[in-house]
Amino acid sequence: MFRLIRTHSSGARYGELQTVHGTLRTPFFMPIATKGAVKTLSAPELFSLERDIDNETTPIVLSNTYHLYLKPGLALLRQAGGVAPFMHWPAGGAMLTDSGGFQIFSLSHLRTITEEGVNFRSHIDGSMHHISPEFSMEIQSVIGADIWMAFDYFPGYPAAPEDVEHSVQLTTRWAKRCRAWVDSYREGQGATTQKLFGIVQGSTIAKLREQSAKELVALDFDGYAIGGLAVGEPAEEMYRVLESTVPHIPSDRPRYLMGVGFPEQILEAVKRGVDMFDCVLPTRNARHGSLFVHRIGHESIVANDLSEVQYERINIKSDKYSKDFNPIDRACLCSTCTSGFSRAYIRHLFSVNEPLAARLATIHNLTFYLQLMKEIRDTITHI
RNA sequence: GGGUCGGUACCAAAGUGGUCAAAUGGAUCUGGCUGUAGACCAGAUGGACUUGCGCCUUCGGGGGUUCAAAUCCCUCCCGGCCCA
Repeated sequence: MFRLIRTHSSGARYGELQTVHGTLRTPFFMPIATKGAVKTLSAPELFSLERDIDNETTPIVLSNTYHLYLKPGLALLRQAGGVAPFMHWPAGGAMLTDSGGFQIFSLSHLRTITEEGVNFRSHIDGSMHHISPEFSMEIQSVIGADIWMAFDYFPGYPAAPEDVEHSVQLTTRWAKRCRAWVDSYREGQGATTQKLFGIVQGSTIAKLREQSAKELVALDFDGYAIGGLAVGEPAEEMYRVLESTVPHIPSDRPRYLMGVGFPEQILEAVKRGVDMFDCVLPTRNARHGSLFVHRIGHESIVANDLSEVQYERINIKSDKYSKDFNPIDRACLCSTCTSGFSRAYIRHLFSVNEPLAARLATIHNLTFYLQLMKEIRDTITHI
């Protein structure tokens, strides 16, 4: 159940999404734990990191169907009772699973697509695996997340119009099959706890986005994702797509922009009515030494009228920080920054390849993103 | 003192007459990372600029041979090892 509480003059929405694990305040950002861990962090650590930033919202993390299916596999996941208990994700935290649709794109050289589903050659050992929409649902049921994503397909960017059209049609047909599988699953379960989201495709073609959205809305999903973006198109193009897609999604359902993005992109999407985000950027960039910091002289990341985000990125591996004994970000409240770890020390850890470097950086970047979302929520609700 | 092996760019180390500003590692620097095959990838690392299959300066120092030398010869300096 999603309750839209308030809409800001900028177009940004504040809402509350109920799951059995608690209430998620939107807009929110989901850190990515593809294989059952946010790289370098344990689930309890991640949970308290999220809690520390905003204890009024339920922490949520994203994990992945394709990757967890390959390892540790369904038998073990069943034995563990799902990934959440397996990874020690606290009972008070929520989870969303991506369907494996993105791997059709990112592992495109290892798969073939048919109407029935996708044949993958495992990137781990080369073995063959078939994932259909139904099987993706089954895997997600075993993983046991609160929010499941329909199995979708999208071409890269740029894409030929006929390919985009095909992806929209196939995604709709697959969405119907996902929906049907989940409906019968729910009948067998009695109580319905998990939510199923459909994923709108259509690349940058407004008419196809509209068609995709309408076809999915007709299937009545619990929420709607906008997929196939942030795959190489200019940011302005992405914003245009949002403008041509969001109006076709019912306002009483959460809207999820998949895989986005940089802070300014998140803000622009929020102002266009998006409620949920996930992205690899804060965690991956942290591992690569690229850190998000407040702009000097600014205590908040988001301008108080939601007009812009104020931040910089620093490459902590740079020589210019070798003697910088300041914290990464003076205005940051993360444990890395408040514990007094200096830029010079973190740079040193990177240069000698100590795993602690990635860990401290991940804690910082994730905090930055979560703080960004909290500021956005606070701004919407306080005005 | 004798013998022997060696001294190449930030470090290590190839190269032993032309296709060498010099392979390959390491190190360093600069970029890029958007529903995570990536603690990864790409580029740069003698100098200047009009950024060129071009120019200048380099392969311990000096001097030769040659059309041409990091590569051959002479000599000096320095280091490792062995013998006295």
